[in-house]
Amino acid sequence: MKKPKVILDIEWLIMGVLWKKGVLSIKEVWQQLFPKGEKAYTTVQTYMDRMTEKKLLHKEKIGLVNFYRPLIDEQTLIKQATEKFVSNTFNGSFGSMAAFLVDSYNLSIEDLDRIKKLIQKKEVD
Amino acid sequence: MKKPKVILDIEWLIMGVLWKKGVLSIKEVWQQLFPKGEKAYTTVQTYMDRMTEKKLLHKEKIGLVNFYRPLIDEQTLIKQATEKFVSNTFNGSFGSMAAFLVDSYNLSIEDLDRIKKLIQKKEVD
DNA sequence: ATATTAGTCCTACAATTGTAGTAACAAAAC
DNA sequence: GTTTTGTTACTACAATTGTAGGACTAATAT
Repeated sequence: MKKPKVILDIEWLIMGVLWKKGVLSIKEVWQQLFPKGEKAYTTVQTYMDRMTEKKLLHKEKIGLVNFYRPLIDEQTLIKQATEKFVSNTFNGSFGSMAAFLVDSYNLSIEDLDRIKKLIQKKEVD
Repeated sequence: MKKPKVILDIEWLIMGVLWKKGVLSIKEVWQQLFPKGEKAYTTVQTYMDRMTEKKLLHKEKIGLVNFYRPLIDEQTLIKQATEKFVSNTFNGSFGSMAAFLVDSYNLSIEDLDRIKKLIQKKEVD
């Protein structure tokens, strides 16, 4: 893998709907993300084409319409991005970031519980 | 507060040394970050001046040398950045991100312990 | 005084990002 | 078969980012 791709804000949004829905045309993505026309159709088009060049998406023409699907799965991309972010902000310490999150935000009981269980599982080693 | 500043990679590095050391000249920052000359002195200079315009740093001339200090503290900036990141990647769910971190990385016993304690404290509510 | 040194200030320029218009073309509607 | 409509393909262009050279200036060394 070459230089771990930087994902831009709008690219996250696009990946998001594609991960959810699978395979979509530009128009479908555009309507999902900007139903009020907050961005022009062609803006989304430009992003999706650039993402195709960057190998984030695969584009296939069916009839006369192009359909796009993600070439990277959500977990993988999020993991890469997390690593970069944590390296910038917490000197690469995932533990520090996890602690920061638990400490700084009011997580729900369910979240706290989920995390507690994960820790217990980890501690069995 | 206007639009929450986007912090670039090298800007994180610069903020990092300034948070550590307090007040430094360009040269000092440059030597800390790029002792092998990986980046030109003037590159660091450009960053630090742009950061001053963006109000990330304050610049003060003492004698004929400029000294820079952070205008934002580490916690605040990291919090902002975390919020944006989590919004992009985990639909804004801090709990999900915390769980992901605990689950996906091998945190040290100490880290796990620290987080467990924080959860316990939170649960007393 | 003069040449060398350090640091600042200013300018430059290519790559990437953000945003979108327009041309071209095929299908559908008339 | 000509007009309208939906899409793609191509082009454009300003702002930001990444990177740095060169001019200027004050201090320093000779």
